[in-house]
Amino acid sequence: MSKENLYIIDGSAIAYRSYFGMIRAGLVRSDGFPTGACYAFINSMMNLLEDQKPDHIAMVFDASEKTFRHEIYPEYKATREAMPEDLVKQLPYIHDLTSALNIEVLIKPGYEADDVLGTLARKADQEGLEVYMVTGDKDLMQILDDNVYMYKPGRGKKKDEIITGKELQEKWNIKPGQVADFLALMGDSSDNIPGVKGIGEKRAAKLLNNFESIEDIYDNLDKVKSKRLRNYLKKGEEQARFSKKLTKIDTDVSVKLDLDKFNHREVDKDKLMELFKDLEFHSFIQRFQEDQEKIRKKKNYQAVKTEKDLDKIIEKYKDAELLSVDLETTSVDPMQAEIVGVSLSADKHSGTYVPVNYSEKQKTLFSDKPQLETLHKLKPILENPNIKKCGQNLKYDMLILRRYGIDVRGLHFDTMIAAFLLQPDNRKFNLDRLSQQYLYYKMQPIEELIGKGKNQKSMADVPLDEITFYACEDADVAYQLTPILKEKLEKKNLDEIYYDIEIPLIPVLMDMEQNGVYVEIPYLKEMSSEITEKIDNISEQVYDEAGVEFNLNSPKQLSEILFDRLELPQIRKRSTAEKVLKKLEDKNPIPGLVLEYRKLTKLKNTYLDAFPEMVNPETGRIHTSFNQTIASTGRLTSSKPNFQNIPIRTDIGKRIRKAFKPQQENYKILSADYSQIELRIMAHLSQDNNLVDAFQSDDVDIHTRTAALVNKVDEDEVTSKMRREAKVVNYGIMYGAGPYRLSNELNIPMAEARELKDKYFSTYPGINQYIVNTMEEARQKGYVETLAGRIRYTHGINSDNKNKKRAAERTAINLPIQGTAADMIKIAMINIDKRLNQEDWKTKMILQVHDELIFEVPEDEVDELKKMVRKEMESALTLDIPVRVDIGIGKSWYEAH
DNA sequence: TACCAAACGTA
DNA sequence: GTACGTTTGGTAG
Repeated sequence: MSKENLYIIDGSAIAYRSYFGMIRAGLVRSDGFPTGACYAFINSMMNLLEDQKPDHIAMVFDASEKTFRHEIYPEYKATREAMPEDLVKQLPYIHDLTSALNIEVLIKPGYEADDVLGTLARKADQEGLEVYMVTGDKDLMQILDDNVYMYKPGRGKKKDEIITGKELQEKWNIKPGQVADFLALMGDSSDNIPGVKGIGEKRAAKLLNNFESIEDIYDNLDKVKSKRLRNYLKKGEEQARFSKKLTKIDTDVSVKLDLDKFNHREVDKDKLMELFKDLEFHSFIQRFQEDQEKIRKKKNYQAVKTEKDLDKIIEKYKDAELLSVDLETTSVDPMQAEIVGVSLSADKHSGTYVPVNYSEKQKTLFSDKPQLETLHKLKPILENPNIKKCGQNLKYDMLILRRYGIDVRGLHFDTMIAAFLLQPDNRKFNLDRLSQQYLYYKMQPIEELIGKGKNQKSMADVPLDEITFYACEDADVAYQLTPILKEKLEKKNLDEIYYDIEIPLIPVLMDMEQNGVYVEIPYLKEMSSEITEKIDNISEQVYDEAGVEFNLNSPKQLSEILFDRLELPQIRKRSTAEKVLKKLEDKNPIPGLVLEYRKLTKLKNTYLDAFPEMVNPETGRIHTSFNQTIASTGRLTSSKPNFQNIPIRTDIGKRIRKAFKPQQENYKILSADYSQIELRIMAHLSQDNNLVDAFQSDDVDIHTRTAALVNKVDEDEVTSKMRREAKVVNYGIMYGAGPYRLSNELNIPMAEARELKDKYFSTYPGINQYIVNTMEEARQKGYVETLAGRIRYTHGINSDNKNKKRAAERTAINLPIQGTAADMIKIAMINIDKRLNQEDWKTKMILQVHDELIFEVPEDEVDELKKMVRKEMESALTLDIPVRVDIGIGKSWYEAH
């Protein structure tokens, strides 16, 4: 029978290792609490338990008090930096995790973990056990023996490593018994052990090849051949002998080798799960979660196969309180997608799939029945407002259903939006991710159904039994997520903004997406050929100048031409950014031409040539998507295409905006935009007297007023330069800009920029106070919030990394401003859309661009619309200062803006 | 095929 | 300085 083993872990060393190994990953819990050390710690411990299957195991931690080494040498470890704050915080968890693993913990006051570990190792060795010292600390190599090994857990991709006396022999040709002497001779800066001056690693090793120990060396000093070395040793004799007292591990600590206690038992799963949930270690939770297969078998997902089935499920769901709805379709574009089937769930682990549309080979059941009729049997349920609806990204499903003539009522809970409000900085809120995060369940990947890449098949081609499980799972998971997310929203006081703003906004965005935007395509095509000519012209000129043809779109090839061939000065590495090229403009014609080329190709590719492809053949209009869960500040974003970055500054940009017009005769475009909304919100939030005062009177130009106050002149004495500076500072401050940025932007020296900022703050002292207060709030609470209660976590505001810290500060300052503006326009949109629908307007709201709303309005509604929109926008949120809206009307977006 | 960085468009 | 999306080239897999 092979020997029983004992693993003794230096818990302190592993904790340190874990912390520093994960520091770059910056792992934090959703409330910002650092969890990296815990993560790496539990990971290596679970790996150790699983891979090594120890018979006995124990963990030793350093005692917090001073040790005997400090008694004899107060400077011991004095140079060592204090344990990082973020690690200290995690230690209680590390202890809890260890105890949940059922690993016995030992702490011996007055001793270091090394001493306890060494003592135990010796004792266990004598008992005939195979001993593994789990640590990375080289001091412990002095304990190595025939049956005593060192076990170094790997970090990252590095494998675990087992070190024996042989490795020591190979590396330094010294024996384990000489390690203390070795370390004492060479000294150790991290422990502040002096060592002998003049002797480092190499000489120490060499000496110990010839002598047994430090004592032996000094007994036979004359046998040291080198005179210099002898001198060093003579001078350092006291330090050497003293150092050894520090490096020598005390193996006589009074600690009992209690193998019964060290006997490794099963881990405490319940306790571990609790900790994992607390720490948000979702992947670990899954390791311990019930077998996924078992969960799958528990599920009751049924497909409706006959008309009788269909009637039965309608009966079943008609009294449901909460119904989860999900569509399977043929496209991700809600304005094009065809419905393949509908899945419903009103019960955990159960679901029903109603097939609506089969491809030819799938035709089995309702083949004799018109598809629409099948679908419309569900209409009374879906349109019943008393059956609350939940689901994932319902805007998509509801839009498609509406195209099929079904107007879903009772919209109650969207899991994607809930998850976004809880963690607005997360990038993705896929259902499978939410399932992993909140249910600890891994869903069936869609690739298993339709494959991926270019061989991906359509949903309509998936056999019924396969699609049933997948489809029902979507509905089921959303159903299960609903109460969990709901409770979290309430806990964080996010339920108000959720139910009063985000959920009511869904039908508004549906309306806008369905409305779409009319864009005059022939006009754009004409422009495109005109621009193409210009682009070709420019390319020719560049090739002539360069003497060679190359890909103008490639910054890499361009930099070769500019910096290698033409040897132009490299202002910033080999960058070809706009700023760099501007500076090179007077040295060579190419930079200027390239800038022109880039502008034109960008406009051509992004707008002129892209839009014609995006016109919906049925409506003749372009239907963008408004995304509710992307921007952490709560702004909407627009994509496919992005209608929020249509050019306006350049001439060509302006011409592009002229293509945005009403589709019908006798209609106009109306644009309503908030006037300086973010500055007004900053004035409200900061309550700065001067800024509030400036906004109280209607006829004040805020930048002129600022310039006058900052420069202490009358408003009519403000020069255009002064106003321009004031505008840049007004906006810059809201984004947390420093003097560096201001000096860059305004092309003034740093000193001047600094002075300008100081003067600004003395003009508006309340703003400085707002910034200080907001940063303090962020530090204290770990998050900042908008007027409507939207929150954003401010991880990193306590970071040791200065850049990270500053960045977190800037986002903290900006969120209440940008986010409140976003809240405000969302509220306005909800109220406007409601009135447009309830009061039977012909007007359509078609776009939102952060502080601007665009409408397509019949001429006879223009005057009324102006009043209505102004009123709803100005009164959406009440500030202590007036909110102003500018309205323009025209035959295109360009004229209206 | 998937993803990143650079560049450039907006509020 | 904040917040985004799209296009392109280039690279890693």
